[in-house]
This record gives sequence, C-alpha cells and structure tokens, in this order.
Amino acid sequence: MATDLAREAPDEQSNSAHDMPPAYRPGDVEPRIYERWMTADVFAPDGKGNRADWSRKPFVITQPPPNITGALHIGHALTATVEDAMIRRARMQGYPTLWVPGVDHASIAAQVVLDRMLAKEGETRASLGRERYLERMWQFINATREVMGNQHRRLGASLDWSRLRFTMDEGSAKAVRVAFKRLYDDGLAYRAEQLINWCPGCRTSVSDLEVIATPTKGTLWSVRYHYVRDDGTIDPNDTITVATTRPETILGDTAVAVHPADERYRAAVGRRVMIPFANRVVPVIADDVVMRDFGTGAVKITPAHDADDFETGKRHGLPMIDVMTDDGRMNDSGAAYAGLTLEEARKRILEDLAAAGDLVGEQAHDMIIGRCERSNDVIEPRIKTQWFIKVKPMADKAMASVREGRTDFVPKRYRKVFFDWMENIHDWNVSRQLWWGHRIPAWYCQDGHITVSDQADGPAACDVCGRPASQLTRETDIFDTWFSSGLWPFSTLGWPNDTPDLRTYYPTSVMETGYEIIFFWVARMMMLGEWLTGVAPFHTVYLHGIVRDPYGQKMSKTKGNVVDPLEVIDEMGADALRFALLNGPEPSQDQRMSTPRLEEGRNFANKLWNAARFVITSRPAEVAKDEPLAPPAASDLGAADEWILERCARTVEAVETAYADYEFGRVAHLLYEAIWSEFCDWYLEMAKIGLSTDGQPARRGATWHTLAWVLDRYLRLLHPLMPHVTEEIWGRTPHLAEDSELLIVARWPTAKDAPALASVDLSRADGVSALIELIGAVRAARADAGIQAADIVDASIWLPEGKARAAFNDLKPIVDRLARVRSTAVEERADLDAEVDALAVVTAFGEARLIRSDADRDRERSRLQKELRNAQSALEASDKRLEDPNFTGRAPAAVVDQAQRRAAELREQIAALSARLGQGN
RNA sequence: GGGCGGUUAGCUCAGUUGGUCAGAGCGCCUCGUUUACACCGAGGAUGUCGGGGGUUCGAGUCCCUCACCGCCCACCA
Repeated sequence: MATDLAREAPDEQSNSAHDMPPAYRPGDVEPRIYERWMTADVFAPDGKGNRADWSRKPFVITQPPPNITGALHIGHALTATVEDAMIRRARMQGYPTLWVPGVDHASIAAQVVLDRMLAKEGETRASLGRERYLERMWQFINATREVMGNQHRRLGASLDWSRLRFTMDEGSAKAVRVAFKRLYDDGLAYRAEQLINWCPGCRTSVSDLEVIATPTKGTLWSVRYHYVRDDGTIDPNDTITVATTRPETILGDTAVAVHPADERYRAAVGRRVMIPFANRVVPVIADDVVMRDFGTGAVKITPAHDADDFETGKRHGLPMIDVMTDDGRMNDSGAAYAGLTLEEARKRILEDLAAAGDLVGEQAHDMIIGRCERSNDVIEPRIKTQWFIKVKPMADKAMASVREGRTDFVPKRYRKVFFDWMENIHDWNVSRQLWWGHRIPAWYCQDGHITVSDQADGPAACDVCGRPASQLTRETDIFDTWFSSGLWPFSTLGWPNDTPDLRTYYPTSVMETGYEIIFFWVARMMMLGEWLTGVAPFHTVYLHGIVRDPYGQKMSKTKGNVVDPLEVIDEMGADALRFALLNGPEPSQDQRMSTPRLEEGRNFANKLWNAARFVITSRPAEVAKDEPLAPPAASDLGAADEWILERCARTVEAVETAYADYEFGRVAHLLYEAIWSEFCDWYLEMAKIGLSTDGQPARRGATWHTLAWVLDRYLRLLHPLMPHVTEEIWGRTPHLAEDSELLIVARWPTAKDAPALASVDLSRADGVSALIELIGAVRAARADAGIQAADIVDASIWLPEGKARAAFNDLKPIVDRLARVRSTAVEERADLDAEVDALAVVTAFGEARLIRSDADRDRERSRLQKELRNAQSALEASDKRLEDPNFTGRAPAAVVDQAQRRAAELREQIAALSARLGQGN
C-alpha cells in the first residue's frame, strides 16, 4: 500500500494546480504525506531519504513515553507537536536526528485500569493470581500500544518507528537490573525497615511524590491515659491527657511524650501509663519535638504510624507496633477491634473511651492528610521492610550539572524549583507490592543475606554464605515505574552495553515534557543518568504547560471536557491543531484550547494553500515549467519585489532567533504575520500587476521568481509547525537544484542563502511602506465618503522627493489597483491645491486628492480634523519631550534623533492638513 | 507555612534588553461576487495595561507594597 501511494504522488502532479482544490483538504493530504515520509525513510537518522550531516553532533530528543493505559489526550498532542517542531528544524538544518518512540508500562496506573476492567467481569487481582493477571495485562497493553502509535502518526510526528521501545521490554529489563546492581554495589540501594506510605486501596507502598497533601476538617480529641503505680495497679484519678487526631492508633502507642522544659509535666517524665484497650504499660518520655502550646502539651507516640513518632521512637528505642492490615483494617494488635476498618475502629474506640470517662475533650481541627494520587485513599504511614535508594549523592551530582551549566531549563525559573526540591530530597522508596512491573532483582537466603544480581536468570549462589540459588528466594516486590522510566534516555540506546547507538546519540539534546512531572521523571533521569553514565542525559530541559478547556479548567474524563486530538484532526486537520497548540503562550505557561483557536490554525493553512495556488497557477510563459527555483535576478526587481524580499529576509532572521530560543509561539506569530499580512495582503496583490501581460517579460519573470522564492522560504520556516500542508505545497513548487524531493529534509533557510540579493539597493523598499500607508489612507477616505469599491476614482498624488517618490514611479499601477484610483503624479504639493473640489487624503509621507465634485465636504472636514487633532496631540507630546533639556541631554542620541524626525513628519502632516482645512470650502 | 506564575480591548493572548508598545486573533459594526482564498477582502469601534507608592528625562516594561486568581512544595499530634 505504501508503494502505491508513493507512486501516485510525485511528478505528474508537481507544478500543476488543476488538482489543487480552492480549499485545503487535510483529510486527503495528511495520510498521503505521512506515507510518503515513511516510504522515503526520512525519520531514521540514517534513513535512506535523509541528508544528515554526520560531522555534526546528532540532535536527540528525550520524550516522556506516554502511559500504555489508553488513548492520547491533548497534552500528549502538545508534547508531540513541540518535539516534532524541534526535531524537524534540526533535521532540516542537517543534524542527524533521533526521536525514539516509546511507551511506559506505568505499573500502578495500569493496574488501576486493569483492576477496574476485571471488576466488570467479576474478577479480581487475587482471583486470577499473579501469572494470569500478567497475561491479561499483556493482552490489554498490546491492544492500546497500537492505537497510541496511530495517534502520533495522525499528528505527523516524525518518530523513528524502527526504534519503538517499551519500558517492559528486554532492553529495559536489563538496564533496570544493571542499574540496580550498580546502585547496590555503590551503597545507594539498601533494604531497610522504614516508615513508608501505604495505600490500602492499591495495596502497595507509594513514594512521597504520589501522596497528595489534602486539607481536611478533622477533630482533635483529648484522651486521658492512666498512670500505673509501681505495684502495677492503676489509679483511676491519676491521669495524663494527650491530644490526638487518630484515636484508632492508640493501640499502637508505645510512649507518651512531653516537652523536657514543660513545668506542668516535670513530675510525669519517667512515670508509666497504661495504653487503653491494649493493656500495655509505656513510659512517659521527654522530647524536644513536643510543642508545649499545642493540644495538652502531651502527645501519644505511635512509631509505626506517624513520621514524627517514628523518629521519636528510634531516638528512645521504643517498640514499633503496626496495628493495621494491608487492606486498611485493624490487625491482631488491635485487640477487640481487630478486623474492623480504621473508620469503624475509630468510632468504637471513641465510644469506649467516652464510656470509660476518658474522652475529655473534642475540638474541630484543620489538618492535612495524605491521599493516594491514584486511588484517593487515605495514605497510612506504616513500617515495612522495603528497598530504598539513597538519593543525596546522586542529587548532588545532578545539581552540580545544572549549577555548572551542563543542563539548563527552559524557562530558566524552573532551575529554582529543581534546586528547592533536590536540596530537600528524601530517600526514594522503590518497592511496590504490585505485579505489573520489573521485579526487584534481590534474593534472600534463610540467614537473611541479600544477593543482588544483574543476571537475567539470577545469581548462582548467595553472595554471603554461598548457599546455592535453589535455596534462595526472590524478592516479590517490583520497582516503582519511575525507576525504569528514569533510565529512558540511555536504556533506549542500548545501555548498559557500550553500543554504537549509545556512543552516537548519548547524551541526548533536549528533554521535553510538562512541568508537572519535573520531580517524578526529569529529576530522576538526571540523577540516575549522571550517576550511571557519568554525564548529564540532556543539555536542555524544555517544559511546556497544561492545555486547559476554554474556561481554564483542567481537562479530565470525569468532567467530560476533554478534547480528543483525533476528533480535532478529523475536523480541522493535524496542522490546524499543531498551529493552535504552538501559537500559544510562552513555554511552561498553561493555555486554553477552544474552537476559535483551532479555526485560526485551519484558516491559516487554507490561506497558505491558496497563496500557493496563486503562485503556482500564475507562472508566466517566460518561466519554463521545470525551471528550478532561484533567487530573482536583482536587476529586474521592482520596488514591491524588493520590499517583500526585505521583509522576508527580516522574517527569516527573526523566526530563526525565535526557534533557537524555543519560542514557538513567537515563531507562529511571526510567520502568521509575514505570510498573511505581508505576503498575501500586500505582495500578492502587488505581484498581480507585475505579472500582468502588459508588463515587460523580464519584470514578469522577476516578479514570479520573487513570489516563488519568498513562498519557498516561508514553506521551509513553517514546516516544523505545519508539516503536511507545507510538504504538499512543496511537492508542487519549483525547488533549488540541490534540493531534495521532500521538504522534510530540505535545507533550512538562512539570511545568507541568496548572496545576489544582498547587494540589492533596498531604498525603494522603504518607499513601499510609505505607499502602503497612503493606500490605506485612501481606502479609509473612500470608505468614509461612501465611495463604492467598483467606482474607480481619478486621483492626484504628491509624494516628497525621496524613497516614496522613487517607489511610486515603479508602483503607480499597483497603487491605482489597490487604492481603486486612476492616479496622476504631481510635482509640487502646491499643485494639489488646484483640486479644490477633491477629497483630500493626507499622511505623513504623502498626499492624494480624490477627484470628486460630489464630495461630502462635512464628512471630509471631520475626518481631516480628527487626523489633525491626533497629529497635533502627538506633536505636542513630542515637542514637550524635545524641549526638555533633561530629555535631550540624557536620552541616547538615537532616541532624540528619532523623536526629531518624527516631529518633522508630524509638522509636515499638520501643515498639509491645516492648509487643506483652511481652504475655506 | 514557604515558593512560583498570572492579572493588557467583550473573549483568548502577544508585547525581547524601559524610549511610535498600547497590539493580534476571535467576536462586534459598515461595505464588498476587484480572475488565490467567504476557512475571504476593505474600513471601523472598544483598553486610565489589577490598585497604590517609588526609581527615571521617560515605565504594561525596573523596585516596593496591597488585592484577587491559579499552581507547586511542606513530618507536626
């Protein structure tokens, strides 16, 4: 199928406009164009259609591999569009470019999705068992992977599909094993009994980042604990009152703490109290963590269920008692409450305390509780023996890389965000009690020795005691998804093997992603990359913002306000979507997506299409059909041609700067202006005169060559943003002799591409701007006077000696056409006065008189008076500045000079307006 | 409790180092079948650039402060 499409596309079609419909039809064009790129094999850095210059360092993008869990949303479209824009420009610049497509296995997110699907079938994780569960997972993800790839293709993303990777493939698996072993050998991976974040819904621990701090209205209860006498009995009247928000954890209390300097409790320290319902006698201890002015100044210590208490417990050697089960109930330590949910247990314990008369206070209390990012369950701090990564040494390296400029952020302010987080980083809990993911390659022997192996089939024997593998048990936990994602930039290139790919493409160039995963992913890639490969994995971190709905709301399936990129592409075209996404705010700023914005992109594609259609169909007979593109002959250029060439050169420069700064919004804006407002609105109209059959053949040729040249520049510059429509047009326009057949690999334009044009005297080009202003003024006067467009009016035109007059000599027919007049040039301004019955048009750069005996004098007067007022107030302000010695003395000469020139122009205009208004009619 | 971002025309947003910077698109009003385009063309209306203070010859543009909106981070019962 691919070859058929490729065959039907090229030669007969090119340079023919008969098959160019008057409206751009993305649905017809886009799939065919993508197929051509694929057939030509241009996406791979060493593809046969590529013109990569291997003497240059390859440009490589690190992209966040999307989760396999489902369809791509508009955020993915933004990511892909930005990355595609970057890589297309680099490719055109001649860099070997690599953009590896991939998918992340997203263990916890995938399990949540699969569990939900299974629930509909009446199955659960447990009912299937690990093996069958994983089989189902593979079925599920194999189906979604296909869909996701298609979405990127529809968008036009030029990914090297021959390198599609998955974070659960064998390459990733090996990288994970080797990375972990390295970290273990370096002393950075350790197994320990620590307080971790437990999600009872997901039945796994999660990292600190996956816990969402949620403000909650809670209650602070005051509870009496009874002192225990030396003989072990309880004095019902001798109590200490503690404050707690979590009565259900009372069963896990192993101390009561007070502040060491708190006079109220001086005598209490060292005494013992009885924990209600648990029948456990625990000490009253003194510790600085206790805040004297909070609650009662005495606090129960539950080391197994609170971060502070855990530290306190360690300091005082307190027992740590876990009172919960994995699914969020009270366990056997919960005595009479065992088996109850935490909520039920709390209720019962409060009732029982009240019954015993020990619940002595209750007040509302604003607090923050952690909830699971995935399931929204309340996260329980619990003691577990799990694997951790000591991140400080890696963080130091990553920070040094940024501090020393080896890695930079766009926008720069994210450096601070990065540093703030890195400086306060905690060790990373990488154990997950899930099934879908990379199993931690650690083995334990019956003596508790740990063996970490990077071999696919595990260790041969215990590293410590030499027991054979058959007597070792493997860790059942898997890694946090982000552990394998963090290896992405190099695991996709063959690491840990020293492959040619790794040597060629690593470190990568730009890492592009949304700011919301800077900690999850970017920071971890930087840490792991620096530590494991010795270099920063990319030199630039480019962060984009969130795409919101038209009302500024975050899009979400539950809100039902999601925009499906595929629907947009069906309706508007991929280029329209891309343009809309990029023609937004600066990097990292959120944007709102709406139909009008998409229409703007669609309309722009259509505008370009029609401009190209005009250029292609207007080729004069003098220019051979197969003549290659070339800069127009300088000697034959008219003023209008010089003008557009000058504008075009400036645009090339400005656009290039914007691209280099990753300012895609600016690129879009500059090209929109240049193509629509300059090229189409003015030059195309002007060119119609230059191309007319009554002109000279040389001028016709020069005009058309100018049209083709400028269009060609703009197609190249716009291609990274709107690849399909530009490629399709390019297929029908003449190219430079050295050009490739496809725009996607055509040479990137620079200001130096046409040396012959550099020597063109552009003085007339300046004059064109003055004429454009005059034409505008004539149009406004006509509209004001109600003159019909069909009415061609005789006009006298006077322009001062200089650029505008020089340009006018060349552009008279153009002025006539665009201003709808038959003009006569007059030598002296005074000559205009003869036209007393005419309508006056006055600008700072010239004047016109529209010969109308039926002119409405009152309307003219009010129009001219308004202009006079504007000019006068502008001059007034200008003069005020110029008369101020502070200004003339302190402002730079160029600024003063400009102000003086402006004042002179205004004086001219005012004089002319006054003269006209003073003519007494 | 820290930190960051935003506040410019009815709406969505541009405004690079302070000096035609008060703009664009959409919407609105008037006109229009001029041989690329009605997904179009021409013309027009609309803003004390969130408030206040300061620096400066000159400030949406720099500094301070306040207000509102949003986001991120944060182990205190």
